Amino acid sequence: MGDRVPKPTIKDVARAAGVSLGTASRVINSNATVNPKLRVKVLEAISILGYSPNAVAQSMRLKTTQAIAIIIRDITVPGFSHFIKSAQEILYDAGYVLMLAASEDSKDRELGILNSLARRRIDGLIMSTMSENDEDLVAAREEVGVPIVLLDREPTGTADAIILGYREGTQQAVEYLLNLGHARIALITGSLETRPGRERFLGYEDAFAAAGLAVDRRLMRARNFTPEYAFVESTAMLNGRDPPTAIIAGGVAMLPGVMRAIAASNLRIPADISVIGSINSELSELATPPITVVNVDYRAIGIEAARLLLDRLDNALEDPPRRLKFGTSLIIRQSCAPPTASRLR
Amino acid sequence: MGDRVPKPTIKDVARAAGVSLGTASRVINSNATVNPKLRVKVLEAISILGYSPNAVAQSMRLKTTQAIAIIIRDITVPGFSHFIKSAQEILYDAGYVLMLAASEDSKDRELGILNSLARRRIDGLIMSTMSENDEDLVAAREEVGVPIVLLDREPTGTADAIILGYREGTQQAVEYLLNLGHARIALITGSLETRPGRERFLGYEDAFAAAGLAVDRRLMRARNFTPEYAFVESTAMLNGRDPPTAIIAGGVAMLPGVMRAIAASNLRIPADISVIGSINSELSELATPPITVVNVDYRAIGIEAARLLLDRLDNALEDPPRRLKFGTSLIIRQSCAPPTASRLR
DNA sequence: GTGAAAGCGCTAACAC
DNA sequence: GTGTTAGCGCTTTCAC
Repeated sequence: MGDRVPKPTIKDVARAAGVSLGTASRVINSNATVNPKLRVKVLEAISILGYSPNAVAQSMRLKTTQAIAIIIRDITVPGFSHFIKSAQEILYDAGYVLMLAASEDSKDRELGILNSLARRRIDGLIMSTMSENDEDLVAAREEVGVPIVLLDREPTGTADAIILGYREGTQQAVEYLLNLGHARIALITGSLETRPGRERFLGYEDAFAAAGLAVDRRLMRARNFTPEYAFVESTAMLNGRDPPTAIIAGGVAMLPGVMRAIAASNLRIPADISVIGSINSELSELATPPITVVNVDYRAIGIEAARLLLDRLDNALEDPPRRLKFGTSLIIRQSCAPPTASRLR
Repeated sequence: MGDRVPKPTIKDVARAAGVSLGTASRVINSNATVNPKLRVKVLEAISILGYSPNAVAQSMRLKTTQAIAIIIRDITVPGFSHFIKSAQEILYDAGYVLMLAASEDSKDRELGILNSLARRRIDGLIMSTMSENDEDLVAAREEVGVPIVLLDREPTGTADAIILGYREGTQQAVEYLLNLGHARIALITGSLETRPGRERFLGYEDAFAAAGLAVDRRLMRARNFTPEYAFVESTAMLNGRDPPTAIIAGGVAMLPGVMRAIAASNLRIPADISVIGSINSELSELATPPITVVNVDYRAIGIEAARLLLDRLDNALEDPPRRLKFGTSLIIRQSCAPPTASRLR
C-alpha cells in the first residue's frame, strides 16, 4: 500500500535501455522515428521496470490535465446521475478523467469548488450554477478560464449551453390537465433564479393564456427543487382552502415529496388528485397507478454535453457560443383523471 | 473562455511585490516568519494579480495530488449515488477532489481506469472491484500504489475494507418469510465472484439450515446485479413449474426488475407473491404496497469509507489493514404475506 | 529573515 | 536519428 518504492521515471527507463532521455521520450510518445533496435530496448526497459508516465509531470509540461469536472447540485437525483454516467463514459473514452463535485445549492460551496478546480487547471467544465447572474459566481466561472458547458442555464459570457424545453413541456402538461377538466392546477418548482424554474412558470402561464383562463398565483410555488419542499407545499395546498385538483411536480427530484404528501393526506391518485411528475423514473413507472411525467432524456443530454465540450476543446476554441436544445415528451400513464365533482366545490 | 491570458505565476507575484520568489512562497504557505511589511506587499500583489497557486506544479513538487478516486460499477444505482455523495462531501471538506469512474462490470474497463489513475498519481482510492481474486485486477490495484478502501469486497493485500452484513441480513429476511409460511423462496443476486453475492447465498442457506429445511438450488440465481437480470430470472421462475411464493431481490438495483416481472405476469403483491428488496428507496417506500427491504445505510457507509481512507493517509500509513462492518436492518412493510393456498400447490 | 538555486518528471527545441 | 538542455511553477534547502 504505502508502496514506498518510488515509481520509475523516464530517466530510469533511459538508463536501463542505455539510451538518452530524449530517445526514451520519443518512443513513449511514438511521434518521431527511432532506430528500431533502440526502440525495442526502450520498450523492454519499460515493461521490466513497469514504467508508466507521470501524468502530473506531463500536465506541467503540456499545460493540459485531461481532466474535466462536473459540478451539479445533487448527484443522487436519478436524472442527474444518469447525466453524469453518460457524460463520464464519453469523457473517459476520449482520455479524460472526471472530477465530480456537488454544489448543494450553496453559493459558498459552488464558489469553493470553482476555485479549487481553477487551481487544479482542469481542461473543461460542465455545470449547472445555482444562480445565473450572481456576480461572484459569474466571476468565479470566468476565473476558471476554461470552456464551460452550462446545463439548462442561461449562458453568460462565452459558455456553451444545453437547454431543456421545460416551458413547452409544462405547457403541454397543463393543457393535458385543462382538457381533463382541471382548473385548479398546482405547480411546484424550484428557484426562479435559474432557467428550469422560470421556464416552467412560463409554460404554465402559456397554457392558461392559450385557454383564455387566468392563473391563480397561489397555486404556483417556487423555492427549491427538493422533495422536502415539494412535500411541504403539497401538504399546505392540499389541506388549505380551495385545494388544487392536480399537482405538477416541477423538478426532477420532487415527485416523491408530492406523493408522500398525498399519502399523508389520505388522498388517492387519480381519484382525489391528479399528478404529473418531471422525468421518468423507477418510481413513476412502477407506482400504483403509474405516474404521468414530463420526460427528458438525461442520458442523451449527458452524452451531448460531453461531446459539446470535447468538440470545443478539440477544434472550436474560437467559435461563438453554441446552445443545444432538448425537448421533453409527455409520457401519459394513469395518474391523471377528470377532477371529482365533490372536490371541485 | 479560451482565456488566452496565461495565469500569473508565483514569479509574477514576487516581481510585483519586489521580493524574491522564495519569500512569496513563504507568505503563500504561511509556514515561515516573514517581515510583516513584505508580507503585506506580497498579499497585495496576489490580490491585484488574481494569483492562485498552480496545483499541478504543487503536486509535482509535493508528490501529492490531493485527489481521491472512487471506482464503482454503476453510479446511477441509488444506494451507490448516496455513497458517492456522502464520501465526496467528506473528501471535499478535507481538501481533496473526487475523481469518479464507472467500471460497468467490465474487467477491461476496470483495468483501464486503474491504469489511468495510477498515471495520474491519485492519493487514494475507494472502489468495489468486479472480482476479488482476478490476478490482473489484483496486480493493477497494487500498481496504483496508494491506500485503497474496498467497498464490500474481501480485501486482498493491504487494502482496508468496508464490509456489509448481507449474510445476516439475508438470513433475517428468509427467516421472516419462513415464519410467514413460505417454503419456496427465490433469491436472485449477482456474481459469486464477489462478496455481496456469496454472503447472500450463505445467509439464505443459514436460514434454511436453522429451520432444518433443505434449500432448492433452482430457486437461487446469481449472475449479475442488474434489474434486467432480475427481470429475466423472476419471469422465468414465476412462469416455470413449482414457482416461488416469495422473491428476494438480492441486489440494490434489482427490485425494479422483480416488480416489472411480477406486473408482467399479472401477479399481485403480496396476495400472489411476496417480495423483499435490498436497500430502502423511493420506490420501495412509495410503491403500493410499500416494499419490505433489507436496508443498509449507504450514506453512513460513504462517510466512513472516506474517513477510513483519510485517516490512513494522515496518520496510519503503517497500520495493519482494517475492516469496518456495517449491519443491515429489515424494514418491514406490506409486501409480504402468508402464501396463498392455491399457489402452494 | 531573505535570496539564490536545485530539482520534481516530462516534452520539445536545438545542436550534432 | 540521437543526445543535451531549457523550462513548465512550485517548495525547500542552503547560504548569507
